[in-house]
Amino acid sequence: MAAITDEQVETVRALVASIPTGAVATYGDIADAAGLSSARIVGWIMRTDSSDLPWHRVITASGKPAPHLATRQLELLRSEGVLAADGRIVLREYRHSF
DNA sequence: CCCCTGACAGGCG
DNA sequence: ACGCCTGCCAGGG
Repeated sequence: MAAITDEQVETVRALVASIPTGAVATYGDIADAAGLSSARIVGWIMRTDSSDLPWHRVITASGKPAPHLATRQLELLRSEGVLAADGRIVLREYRHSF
């Protein structure tokens, strides 16, 4: 295992931190930009590594955060100017390109 | 070492 | 549009 290096984790955190206010990115985008083969790894990093990262700017490809965080996410994003339509973020509008 | 779980994604019915 | 299944990688029991 350990197919993932600390550098990869650093990259992921850097990418998440680089997401400007008012923008969002999907797990898949980050995984791809970080050179990871699976978007799930990104989720794993976010879950384990509770850093000062703006994790709320990371959403799923469906535009809907995980159920347990959805409420919090939407609220935080809302305060940043990212509005959700029917509990779903409009990726086409806020998706950040790396 | 096997099995389950998990901040996911894409395909299929 | 929604739910289920499969592929993916890593960690914990």
